[in-house]
Amino acid sequence: MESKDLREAGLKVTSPRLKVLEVLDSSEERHLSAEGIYRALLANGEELGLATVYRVLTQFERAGLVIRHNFEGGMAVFELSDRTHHDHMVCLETGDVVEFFDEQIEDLQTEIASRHGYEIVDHSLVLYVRPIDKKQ
Amino acid sequence: MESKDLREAGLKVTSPRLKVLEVLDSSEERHLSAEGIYRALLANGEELGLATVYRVLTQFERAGLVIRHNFEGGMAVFELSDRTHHDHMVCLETGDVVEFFDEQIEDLQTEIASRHGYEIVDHSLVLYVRPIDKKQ
DNA sequence: ATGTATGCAAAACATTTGCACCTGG
DNA sequence: CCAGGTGCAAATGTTTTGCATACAT
Repeated sequence: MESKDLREAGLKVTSPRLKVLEVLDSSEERHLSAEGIYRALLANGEELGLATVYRVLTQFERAGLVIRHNFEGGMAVFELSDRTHHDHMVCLETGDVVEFFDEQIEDLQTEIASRHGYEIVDHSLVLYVRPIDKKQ
Repeated sequence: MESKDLREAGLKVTSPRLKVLEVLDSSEERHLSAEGIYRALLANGEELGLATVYRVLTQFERAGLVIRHNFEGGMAVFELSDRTHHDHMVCLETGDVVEFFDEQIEDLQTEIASRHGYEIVDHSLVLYVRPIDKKQ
């Protein structure tokens, strides 16, 4: 399983860590909040503290196992970083999150940064959208 | 001054509102946190509550007078929405914020959203950068 | 006058931390 | 065995809110 990923990250393979990984891996929502992960586990009869979920997620982020997003609306959401880089589109009506990737935008960003004397460390592109209403 | 903007937004012209607007207008930093605005006013000998600053900023945001950004790092920053749309680059070393605009990126975003059946309501593009280190 | 705004203190909220106890290797 | 992990409760930092008072129109 992912026990190996944990060991490689210098983290002991513990039950809370495996459980959090599993929720992230098996949930149909790819983007979950700490609270959401916590509730999913409680619902499954698992016992663990919310503080542990936060600690574990922060460690996973440092280890590169998950990516933390600060979308609008108060709380951060986390996704497994098992895919290649992509950006996000959040539907304001349904809350759906769609992932997309555009090489051209990526290149333009790098170019713009370098034109200003900077190199990109990280970037965040989020489109807040609404379904196209065909009838109006 | 901006008294008119306030009235047009359905907001009474009060001293705290004018003061907050003035700080945003005259500060050399275009992007300020609520706390930052509060401290700038205290430093000027002005008296007002932090809660009022938050309330005023939220009202200004609703009225379209300011834009709220949730850059990384806990607290929101606000900027006067007196310029045309632009995106941001935040230097992780100095905290500097650079504004930029790229027509091509804007167009690509619109196109990508529509390809997925959505229209863009709002979007946020932030590049977290670091100065290019010439010697390495 | 009267509907809004304000200040203050308290609440709310997501997240972090201190500490005593437990556990994986 | 012991460094590191966990749970709980308490602390944190930002933002919001309740309520009595003050102000703009």
